[in-house]
Amino acid sequence: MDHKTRCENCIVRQFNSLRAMTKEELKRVSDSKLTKTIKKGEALFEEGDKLNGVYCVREGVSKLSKLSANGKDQIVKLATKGEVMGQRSVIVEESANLSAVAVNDMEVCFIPKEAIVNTLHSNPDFTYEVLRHMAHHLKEADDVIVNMSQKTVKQRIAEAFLYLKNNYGEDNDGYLLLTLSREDIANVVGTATESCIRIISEFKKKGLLKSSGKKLGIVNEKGLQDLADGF
Amino acid sequence: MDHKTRCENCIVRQFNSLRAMTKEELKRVSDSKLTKTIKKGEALFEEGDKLNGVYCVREGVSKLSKLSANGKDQIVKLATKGEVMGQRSVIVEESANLSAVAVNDMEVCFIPKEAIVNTLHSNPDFTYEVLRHMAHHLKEADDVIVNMSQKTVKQRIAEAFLYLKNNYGEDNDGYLLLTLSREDIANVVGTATESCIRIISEFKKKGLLKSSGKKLGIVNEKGLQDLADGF
DNA sequence: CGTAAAAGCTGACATATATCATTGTTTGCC
DNA sequence: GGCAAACAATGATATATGTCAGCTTTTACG
Repeated sequence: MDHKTRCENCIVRQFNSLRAMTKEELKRVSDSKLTKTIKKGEALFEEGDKLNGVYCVREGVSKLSKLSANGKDQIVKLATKGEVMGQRSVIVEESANLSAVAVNDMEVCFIPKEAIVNTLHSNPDFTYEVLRHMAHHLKEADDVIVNMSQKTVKQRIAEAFLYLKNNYGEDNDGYLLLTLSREDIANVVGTATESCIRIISEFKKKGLLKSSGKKLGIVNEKGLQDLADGF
Repeated sequence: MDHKTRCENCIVRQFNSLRAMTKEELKRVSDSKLTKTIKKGEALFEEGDKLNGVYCVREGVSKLSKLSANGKDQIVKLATKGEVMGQRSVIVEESANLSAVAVNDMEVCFIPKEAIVNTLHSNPDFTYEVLRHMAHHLKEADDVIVNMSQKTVKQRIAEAFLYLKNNYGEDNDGYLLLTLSREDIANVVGTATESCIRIISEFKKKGLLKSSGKKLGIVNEKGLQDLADGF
């Protein structure tokens, strides 16, 4: 077996709770895991699916979204290299509350739930580590709730671009490395696609953003930040 | 010492993660805990405070809220009998991201963080139980995000009343046992107080709600549910 | 009690955002 | 390379919600 595909040697592990596993536990995980390739637009799992394990992201980005009654998708979170998806559902033994769809081509490792659950019961360090991650996500979710209800669409879009820059970086020409469609951005901030497009156009006119083909880049970061903060 | 104030005998414990503690651990918690009385309107802790422990709610209800840039409070969650507040902050060793203010007179037990953290490191069952609770809250937060961005204020207010009925019940005359001010309701659903008042008036006119003094009651539950679901 | 403060209510108006319709532009693909 | 499908852009219009201002009712408290 290829060394690079062993969890023990996987750098991605450094970013998530798997780093708290012992050598033996990790070996067991690695033996039972399954590496998958997911094409852009394909789903890893859908809302309501019963998950038999978790997905550890090696490459690419996935959007975690939920369909609302009016038929629109709300993107709750983006999951990147190093993040583990489906943890929550496996822990509480419920079906998934979110759908996971690849934003670009992905490589993920599927880890059967037994390997996770067993370790949760036997290794407090691991459980604690998972708990810390979950606590962090909960705080982020609280912040999103406040932003959603108290900020304008314009502010939220400005924030979204700052988030994309801070978390995924930009290329040498100053364009964001992660390119989302206007529809996806709209679904992140919870607005209509047309409104999102209109505001992005406005930002370009104001010299806050620039575009080249599909790519978007931040021109005036301070300006965007001020706008997000309500000035 | 009064028997009723011992955690070992506290019924409230059944509802939270403390039930996964061993007899010895619970004894230690009980010896170090401090029972406090909080008057309606008083704060247990404020956003940004460094928490030296958690608060276990024995009686009353607390609102957990966050101040937004525009000066409005967003209520993220209500905590009731049996719930433990401040867990997240203690676990990740951060200052509180939310403020906790009593909605009515409360009785809470303050448990110093050492007792919690020690148990987290030594008792995987307890850690797992805390994790399960946290996972549950995370799911709820995801749902709130979707509701906030995809539902109208009217739908969210209808939902809020159904929530109050389902979680706090009603008296013999059909009035909700937990009475929130219009301002608090507005802060739960993330709207202006005036809009909230207007919609409640509308609901009364339509025969969905009734009021008597400060008390509010649900008259037509199905009607409210349909409205919340978008019909 | 009685008075001030807080909470509740209502109207008029401003504005942010959604919706619908149309057109232009890019992209993937046979 | 050309065509269909997806994506982006923009205008016109409708609507939900916020804001400001004034007024009434209830509550707290000296």
